[in-house]
Amino acid sequence: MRESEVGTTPETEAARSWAPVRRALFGRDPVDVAPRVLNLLLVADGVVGRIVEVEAYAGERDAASHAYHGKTPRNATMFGPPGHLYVYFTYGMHFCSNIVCQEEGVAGAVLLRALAPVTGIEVMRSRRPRARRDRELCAGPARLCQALGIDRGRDGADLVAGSRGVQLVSDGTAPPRKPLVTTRIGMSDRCGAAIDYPWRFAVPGDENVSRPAPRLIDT
DNA sequence: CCGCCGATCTTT
DNA sequence: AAGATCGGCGGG
Repeated sequence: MRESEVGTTPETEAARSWAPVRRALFGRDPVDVAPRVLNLLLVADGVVGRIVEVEAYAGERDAASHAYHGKTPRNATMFGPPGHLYVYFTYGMHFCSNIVCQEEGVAGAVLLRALAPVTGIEVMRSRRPRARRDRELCAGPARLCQALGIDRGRDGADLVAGSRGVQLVSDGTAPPRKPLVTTRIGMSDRCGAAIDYPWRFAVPGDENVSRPAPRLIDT
């Protein structure tokens, strides 16, 4: 499937049509947005994955967020309009991607932590030759960027309108009623109380979720 | 499956 | 100086 086919009528009932998402979905608190983007599809130049794990980062009120110390050249996209892609470079070799939330001027984002491969699996394999199993193709924030070919060049792209080959769409699958909820991955002491915020959300039982829960909330 | 370690370079 | 990570290696 290609991006140009977004919204076209499916030929079979199994292939449901893809609908754009409303920007209003993102124009609010990332903690509310995060569980609602589960099961949406991320398209990048025709390669497609279903979002199965995310984390919320609440900007200037969240010590774990890149925006905690205010706006900088690196995190500027997080302060921009909602529904755009914030891509950052880390550890000297990896890219990670987020959906920008909140109204323009207020920082907030949902980190994409894992996808279930849907379309273009051969392309994903060629981009990630180290992956032994398909479940390793998109299980991790940097891995999914590699598999979908997402790098700094897509920072700021509009995921709602679809720009620079990337778009978020829905195939009608609702988010899980009871998402898996845990604390976030990769927090250090520097984050203080934010270490314990239950802001990681995942589709229960999905094999592509990046790691087991460090700590389970609710269930 | 789990834990440890090194890679690699931008950002503050 | 540390980082919203990953892959390889060794052990259970």
